[in-house]
Amino acid sequence: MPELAEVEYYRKQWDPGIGGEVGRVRLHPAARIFRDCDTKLLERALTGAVLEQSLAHGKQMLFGFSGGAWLGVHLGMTGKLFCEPRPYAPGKHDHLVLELPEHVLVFYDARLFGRVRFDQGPELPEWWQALPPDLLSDAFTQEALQQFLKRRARSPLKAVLLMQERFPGIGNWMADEILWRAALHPSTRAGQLSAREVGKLYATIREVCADAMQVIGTDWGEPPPSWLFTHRWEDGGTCPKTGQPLVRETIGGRTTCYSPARQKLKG
DNA sequence: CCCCATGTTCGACA
DNA sequence: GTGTCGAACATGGG
Repeated sequence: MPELAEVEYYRKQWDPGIGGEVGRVRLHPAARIFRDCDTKLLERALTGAVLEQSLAHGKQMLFGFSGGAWLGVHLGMTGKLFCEPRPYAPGKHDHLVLELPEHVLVFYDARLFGRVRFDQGPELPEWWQALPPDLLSDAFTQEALQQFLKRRARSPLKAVLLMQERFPGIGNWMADEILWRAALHPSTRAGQLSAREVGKLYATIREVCADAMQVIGTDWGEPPPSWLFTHRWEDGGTCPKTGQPLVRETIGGRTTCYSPARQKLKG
């Protein structure tokens, strides 16, 4: 479920716990989400620590605790974060539960594709510092986009947009939304774009990120019917721009929704 | 029972 | 070495 804006939404779900001291950590050490994590160390270090801040970057989140303890969270396909008043009885898929004086902070993940990391130190963890530039920042330039498309020249645009090393936060629905708004066929090879099309793609990436953050990232509002988003899973869905049928097919290994009347394949 | 799923990684192969 | 593609991961829902 979670892409850029959904991740930002989930990050804020733990906000009520900021300033609270962790009384107890409950976790399932064998759960796959802890595959890269020393759970003994995490438990020891977080018990008694105070949640101070949270950050989101693409699909990654980082929670900072007193004493230089950092909890990294990736939600995978089905992960979510939520906050409940105490007392709270953890459910089957609540794999990490932090008990604070007034709240419990929960990481739920049925499918276990999510991931927890734990680091200690005064600075932000190295892996966090090494994340690629945020798509809404000045550091993500049209030049960088151009270079990346060139390097992935033979891959379909759909597959390229899903590469987190350059497009942190973009997932399946955002990639489809971007290509639809930019009127580019998802199967177009990345190296085939004209300079004009690269410019259009760049502007559209930023536009969709900004729109998603505003509508979904704030309070998980319902996207308007003018977006592809609201039609992509409807059977017999119709393109809001052309009135023509939408289609779904597998492109770049993922189910892709697009509007053939609007998004034409060149040559 | 069958198919599908808003994600990432790993191994096979060109 | 580089780049692409499909399978695998684990579980639930339609």
